[in-house]
Parts: sequence; structure tokens; C-alpha cells
Amino acid sequence: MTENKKYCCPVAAAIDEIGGKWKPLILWALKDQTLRFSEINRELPAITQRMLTKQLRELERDDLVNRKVYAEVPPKVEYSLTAKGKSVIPILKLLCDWGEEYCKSKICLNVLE
Amino acid sequence: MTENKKYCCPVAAAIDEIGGKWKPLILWALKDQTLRFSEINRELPAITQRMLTKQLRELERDDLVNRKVYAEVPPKVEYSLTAKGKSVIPILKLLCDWGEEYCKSKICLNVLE
DNA sequence: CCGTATCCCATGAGATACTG
DNA sequence: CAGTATCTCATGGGATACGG
Repeated sequence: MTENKKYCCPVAAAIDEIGGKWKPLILWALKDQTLRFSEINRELPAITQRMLTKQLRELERDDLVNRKVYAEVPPKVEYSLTAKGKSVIPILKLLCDWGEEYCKSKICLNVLE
Repeated sequence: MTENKKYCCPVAAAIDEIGGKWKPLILWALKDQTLRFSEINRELPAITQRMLTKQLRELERDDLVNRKVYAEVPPKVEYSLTAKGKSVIPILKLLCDWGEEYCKSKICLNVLE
């Protein structure tokens, strides 16, 4: 997540950009829609505003999401996937399928987080 | 990584089992070979023994790797992928390809970690 | 509405030394 | 060889309050 790191393996480099607890879920939420800050938060009720802001800034820095600010009051900010961001969706789709098949016992639709 | 957690989304459940800094790299190292503890360590020079042990125990607990102990002196322990472990390799392959294409600037073959 | 600012805790993770 | 045992530090992450 930090800048200017170097990795000997592409897998490690990829994990750094799209890994962690929240980034895959944020990218997943944006996979086929542009969302406002509060809308992402609604899709991920367990994340705090602080973490959502932090993760979105990193995703923006790594060119995975676009951040569009409207000069309005009250403020309006929209997030969407860049081309690079869209390119990770097939990976997340596989991950989702894998999770459904192999982690069934850990999945409960009535539980947050 | 902890036991008995529940997730509302398969992606989150999957991330918990195969995410983090080291697990993808360990699984990747085992993708087409059985390796001893020290051999995995040789492929991942940046990991400490302590972390390698910890991650391998979690992978074993989640049925992603087999651990085979030989009753010899000096000790010999071999690690290999289970069927479940093998099933994540296609995901890591995609991740590797993605990293090569999109994280080129962060990859340096002469650097550890 | 979209964030910051603080404070705080749990976990990840490194370094080093030691052992059956 | 394949780990443990300590100790330490950095980061991730949560809770809450506040602000333009």
C-alpha cells in the first residue's frame, strides 16, 4: 500500500495494490456502477468512514478508481472504476466463485462484515 | 485468518483464507512441487521462520496445504497443495498476469521481498 | 454529504536467540 | 532441520467527535 516499494514477484506487487480487507470489496461494489461515497458505505456497512476514505485514496493513487468531485453544496463525489480497475474484476469474479464453493460454511447473509 | 468468523460476501471469505502478504506467495511456490520447510524459505527469502510457520499452520487448518512429517533425525517435513489448494492456482495465475501487466514499475528482479 | 482529527487496540511482521 | 520463544515496532483498523 505504500509508495515506491519494489517486489520480486508480480503476485506480491498485485497483492499490494488490490489486496487487504477492503479494497477487493470496494472494487467489487463499483464493478458495474458509479457510486457516491455514502452509497459505497451503504454497500459495505461494516467499514468506517475513516477506512473508506483511506482505501479510496490509495485506489485513486494507484489509478484503480476515478474520483469526481462536483462543486455543489452539499458536496457530491462520485467514484468509478478506471480501465485498470475494470481489469481486476475478472480476478474478483473468480475469487467470488471460489469463495462460494470452498468457504460456504463461513458465509452468512445475515451478518455484517 | 481467525476461526469461526462469518462473512456476508464470498469475496471477503476468500480473502480471509488466501489473502495477506505471504499466503499467495506460499501457495504459488507450491503450485507444482512438494517442498520442505527450508525449501519454501529459500524461495521466499524475505519471510522469517516465525511467519512461515504461522502461515503454514493457517493454510493447513483451512485445508489448503498438506503437512507430512517424516519420523527421521534430522526432521523432515514436506508441504504440498491439497485439492482445495490447487483450486486457487488459476486465480493466482490471473493475479500474476495482472501484476506483470499493470505493476511493471514496482517489479524488480534483483530485490528481495 | 463527505470527509478530518484523535485516540486506541489488535494483529502483522521483523530480529534474534534457542532447542529436540 | 524445523521449528519455539521473546521482544519489539509498524500498520490496519475501530470508535467517536467534529467541520466545511
